[in-house]
Amino acid sequence: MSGTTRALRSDAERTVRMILEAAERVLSRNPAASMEQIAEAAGVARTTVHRRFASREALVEAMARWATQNFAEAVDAASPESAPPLVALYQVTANVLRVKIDWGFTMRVMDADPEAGRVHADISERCDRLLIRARDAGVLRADADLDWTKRVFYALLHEAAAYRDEDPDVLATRVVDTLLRGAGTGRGL
Amino acid sequence: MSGTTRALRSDAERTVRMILEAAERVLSRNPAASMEQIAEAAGVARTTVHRRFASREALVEAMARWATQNFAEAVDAASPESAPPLVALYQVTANVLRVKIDWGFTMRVMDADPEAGRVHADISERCDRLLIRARDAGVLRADADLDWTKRVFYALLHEAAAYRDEDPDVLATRVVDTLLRGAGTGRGL
DNA sequence: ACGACTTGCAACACTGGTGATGCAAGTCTG
DNA sequence: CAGACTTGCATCACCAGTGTTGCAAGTCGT
Repeated sequence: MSGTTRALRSDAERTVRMILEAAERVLSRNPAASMEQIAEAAGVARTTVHRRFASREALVEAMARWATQNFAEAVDAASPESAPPLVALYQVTANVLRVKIDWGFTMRVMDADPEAGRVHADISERCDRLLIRARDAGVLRADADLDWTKRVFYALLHEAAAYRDEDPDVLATRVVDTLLRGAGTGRGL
Repeated sequence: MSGTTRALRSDAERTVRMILEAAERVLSRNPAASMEQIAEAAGVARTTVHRRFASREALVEAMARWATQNFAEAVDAASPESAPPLVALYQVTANVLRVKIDWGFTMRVMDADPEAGRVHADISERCDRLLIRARDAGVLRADADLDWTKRVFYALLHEAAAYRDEDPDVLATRVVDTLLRGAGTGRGL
């Protein structure tokens, strides 16, 4: 592989990343946006997008794989199977938020891609195990419905991601706090 | 208004309702579904749909208004400004869930219609006031971020609506319980 | 049976988005 | 500078979905 090739390839890869990021930006506002709009947002011609991605489907697939990788790395980095449940919960939340803030649209439609869907399902199972550990450690109530709890956890992550400009660590604190303590005082229930 | 006219009009209105319900069913699974698919699900020809609704936009608008009315009635019936906060919270939850389970798609895209958007904004404000009353009554913590709390409340409603087959009252209990107490034990936080 | 009305069907024109291609101009490396 | 490569632009064929219309067949009340 010659130096020339490497340089050009790096240019091409930069363009690809620009397109992927533009697609995320545009599609998160309007999931039905045209390739034209995506190309415009990326600062390239529509033909260029088609040269990089054979079809709209291929583009979304590429987005899914890219986001999936970041997602998986975010989870891995939190050591969810070995760290103390509460710590892991917090770390997973903060790390995933960092990804989700930038890849919200993609992460919503990821499951369509079989490869990404598989990883997603895998992560879902790791989340299950983390919640079980949390329950066994007395962090979650013994009678907590873990399916529901997971749903709530996902939903809170989703809502927190709307606060794009806040510090992910602050958001993570709020998410975990809400998940575990709710917003009530405990009186009168 | 003759008897004939009334009978025919009632037939027509039944068809309209069939179409609206079919549209909700189809679009909730696939927001990009074609008029053809909607017509098929309603058991009518595509032309019939177009005779009732001049355009796709008009159809969605009609859905929005219909769902909005149900939504507003669901909130009203809970007396959110007069009932004790905790009771109102529970009633609002149960009533809204009943509507949201059947009109999930429509309620997600309602804001597009100006009329429906206005009602939606209005209900949002009533929710704000209810949360303030709840906080003043000691149901919510004094330091609760009400904007965040409202978001969480909405998100929990959304998640609960996924359990289409459960009893709305049971779901409401779960939602309010999660909103106020969370899923944790309170230990170690 | 008549009249008012609705429906399904077939056909049509139109639009917007998709994907492909050839070509001239540009950039970067060696 | 020469060569490899990429980009923008103009253009094309194509397709799916939309919205319209005319007509024959059907229903329902009187």
